[in-house]
Amino acid sequence: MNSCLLFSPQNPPQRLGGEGGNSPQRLGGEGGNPPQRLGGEELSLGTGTGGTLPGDWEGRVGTLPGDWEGRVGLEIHAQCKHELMSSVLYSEPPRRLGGEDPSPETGRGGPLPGDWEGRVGLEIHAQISSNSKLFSGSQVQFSAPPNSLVSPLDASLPGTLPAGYQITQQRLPLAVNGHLTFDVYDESRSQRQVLKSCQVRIKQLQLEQDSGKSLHDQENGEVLVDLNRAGVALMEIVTEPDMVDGAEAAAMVKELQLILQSLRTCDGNMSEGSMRVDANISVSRSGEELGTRAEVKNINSAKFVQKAIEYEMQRQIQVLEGAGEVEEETRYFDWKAGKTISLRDKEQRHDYRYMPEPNLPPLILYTDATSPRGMEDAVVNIDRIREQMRELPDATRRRLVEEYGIQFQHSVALVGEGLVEYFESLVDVKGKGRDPRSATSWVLTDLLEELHKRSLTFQECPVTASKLGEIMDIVAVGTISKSTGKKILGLQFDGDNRSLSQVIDEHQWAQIRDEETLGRICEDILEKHPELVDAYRKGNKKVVNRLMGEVQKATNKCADPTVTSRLLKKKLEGH
RNA sequence: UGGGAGGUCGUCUAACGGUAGGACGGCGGACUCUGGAUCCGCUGGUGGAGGUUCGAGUCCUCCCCUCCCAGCCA
Repeated sequence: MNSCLLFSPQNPPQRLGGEGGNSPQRLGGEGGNPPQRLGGEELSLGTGTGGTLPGDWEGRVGTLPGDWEGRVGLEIHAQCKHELMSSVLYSEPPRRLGGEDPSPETGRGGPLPGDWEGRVGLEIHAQISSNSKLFSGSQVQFSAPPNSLVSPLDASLPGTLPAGYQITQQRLPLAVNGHLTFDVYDESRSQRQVLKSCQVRIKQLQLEQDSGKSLHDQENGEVLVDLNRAGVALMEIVTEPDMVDGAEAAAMVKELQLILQSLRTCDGNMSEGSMRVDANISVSRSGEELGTRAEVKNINSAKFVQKAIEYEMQRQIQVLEGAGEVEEETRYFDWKAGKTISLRDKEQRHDYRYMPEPNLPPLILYTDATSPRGMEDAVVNIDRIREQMRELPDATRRRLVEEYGIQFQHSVALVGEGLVEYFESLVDVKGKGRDPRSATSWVLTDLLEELHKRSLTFQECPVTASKLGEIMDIVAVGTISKSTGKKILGLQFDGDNRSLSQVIDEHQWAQIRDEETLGRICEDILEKHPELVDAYRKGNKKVVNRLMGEVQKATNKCADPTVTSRLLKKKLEGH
């Protein structure tokens, strides 16, 4: 059974550390006068989310502790790079303390040397978006309805759990025993081909309150904690150590990222800290029991997930090959160096996880059966949530292929770039229904081109799907050619809001499709370029393009290229 | 490792999205011929894989490589 979870706040969030949440607070200092380094602005990444409490978490993960069983039907499409060079790498002796550069041939991480096997489990923290369903993003207080309605309910259920499940955050995970299936892509070939399908078990999911972002000051070994975010709700997902290398872990993280984004649960921005990954890494000889694990923190991009894991595995192998022992310790990933560094080595023993008591209110979940009457709109009903839950990325990818017949790699790109909505509003038009393949071309190639030219993100795209749709329509019926359509798209990007017919009139861009007219123009061009005709008949078929260019030049680029091409070839071969 | 900029014959340099040209080098030949001169011919290239397009060096995606800045390492 799938379970979809929501949770409700009961109490307002509280600041951590008692002081204003804006300045980083130093931990573990000597108590003297802490040098205030790292200005607050640098730490204010999560501003605006200060007082938020958990909204909804809609992933299908698992279960309530007890009698719920979780089931996740997710597949992950992400990229990674598994080379077919295992033989090369295997033959390489393990060496080098900084094993971050395993092979000159590949220059990239790859299979572990010898008979070593790796194990990776992840702990992923994701900030729950402040604009989640039940709560406003206001700093300190909630929007009235959920708060005022949910609280009394909570109050009426002291320990008895008559109607729902009450979860006290600290002890019981919100959900357990889930799993996530994802595909790992062959990135080395840069084709979106599935290299392998993996499944990782999700041990548990629970809510925490964000303790604030801890920052490791790499210059003088201090740990600073940004309390700006204190009070932000955080979802923690802990996986079993089911992944074997960095590529798998990175693929898992990327898919989870997409899932959270698709569900509008978390923006998934790792560099800004709204999603953070810690990795538990160990290596062992094949067949032997799992080795001692080290926990690597401070990984702030999906790419670094892979790098950090690959480095750390190499490092542990070094240690073990040298008859040493891997210590169970916490390390952190130094992205500047591409290495993991022991906190001990940097004298950063203070536990920077400085995690005050979680302060989350109880969460009560209901099903249709248990939902209290009259309060349906005020409580969290997982059956309802399930109905409303957005489509997960993998389902979207497959649906796009099946529903529209587009290429798989294109559906992967649409999902990955967040262009699905745009694409579908382009295609699903009442009455017309535009060609999906053509739409992928427009969106994935032409739209992106115009955005790039202007250094715009998709969010800043000035041309709506309906505007682009209009262009597609007149191209489809042949009023203008596709290349003219692209020019008009460019004009619209630059702010030309005139009607299409107006633009076409002004530039004389109506496509010429009449065969007789085009035929005459072609004849004319052929006569003017006997050398090209000659070259063609001698076998240089590419001169058709040159002739086409001449025809286009003579027609204000309005000659229908398909017809023209056919006519040219016919005349060239006909003589 | 991050940020920025780049990647077309061996080298330099062109190509509105329309036959990848030119120059230098190299090779061959010619100039009644030993010349470090001149002329002619030949050679040879879009970093890789996919995609879009009637057509891609050019547009899209990913990968690779180089340079600069910072960093890391010493």
